[in-house]
Amino acid sequence: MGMLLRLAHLRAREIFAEALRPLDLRTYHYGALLVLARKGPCTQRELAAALATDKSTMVRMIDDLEDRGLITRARMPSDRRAHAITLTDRGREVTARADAIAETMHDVLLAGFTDDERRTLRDLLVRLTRYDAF
Amino acid sequence: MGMLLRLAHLRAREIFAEALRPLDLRTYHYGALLVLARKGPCTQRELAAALATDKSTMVRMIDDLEDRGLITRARMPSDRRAHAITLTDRGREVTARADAIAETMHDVLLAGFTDDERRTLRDLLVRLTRYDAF
DNA sequence: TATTGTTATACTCTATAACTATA
DNA sequence: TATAGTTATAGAGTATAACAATA
Repeated sequence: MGMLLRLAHLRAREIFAEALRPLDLRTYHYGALLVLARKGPCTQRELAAALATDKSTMVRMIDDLEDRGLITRARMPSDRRAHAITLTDRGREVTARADAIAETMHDVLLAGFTDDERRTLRDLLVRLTRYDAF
Repeated sequence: MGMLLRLAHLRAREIFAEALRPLDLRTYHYGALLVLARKGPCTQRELAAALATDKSTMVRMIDDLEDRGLITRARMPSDRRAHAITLTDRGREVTARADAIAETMHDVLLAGFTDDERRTLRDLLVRLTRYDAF
């Protein structure tokens, strides 16, 4: 099982990484954009939790996305320690393009799977990971 | 899907890595032992292919396992460039102990899954990864 | 005191390229 | 010339620890 999950992750990342290259995005960048698009503005801390990564890792990712003009950092008035991370218009547009690419790559990854099988796999993985975000 | 597979892999590796620590094995060491136990002696090249990793990565892994006395490297008479990697008695014993640990961790990872669901997940992942080794 | 974010640093896993010895 | 394995090195992704600003 461990090996299977490693190989599945590897294959998925390989496929998605290659497809996202034209947008100058790594897979983890897309993950952050996805969370922001679905949940709305987040603090870095919230984003890190949603992506199961470290706050210091988050700083780099947010730096990258800010450099590309896809998100903005703004001090929150309610808590001046925290940053509200918000998608820019460009960020929303790039996310939409990445979504389309991801959908296509999804079909590559799951070629030969029926819709039923895709749902089943997804549900089982959600239960395995206990991931309920979206 | 990409995020789910990442999280699933992460969670599985975390659980297995922790459980294998008393045997002084990383998860990838166990992967190599598993292939050797199931397929019998292999060359490093064959092992690398079975584990979807690089030949240079393989050298390190084999070094580690040799240092621990779990495998032997021997020049193959038929092709003196290649090494036959063979489990030692101690290697077989440690593999058996790791198998037992893995089985337990399997139950932790898949807590709440019926046998049927476990089979289904496994089958879907085998198809996704196109992994047919065992 | 505790928490958000930042920085500097280091770790794990993996790959690339140049090499050797065989074929 | 091609391949098995080795070595040195580098990269991606991630984490740890110490810190500044704020709570």
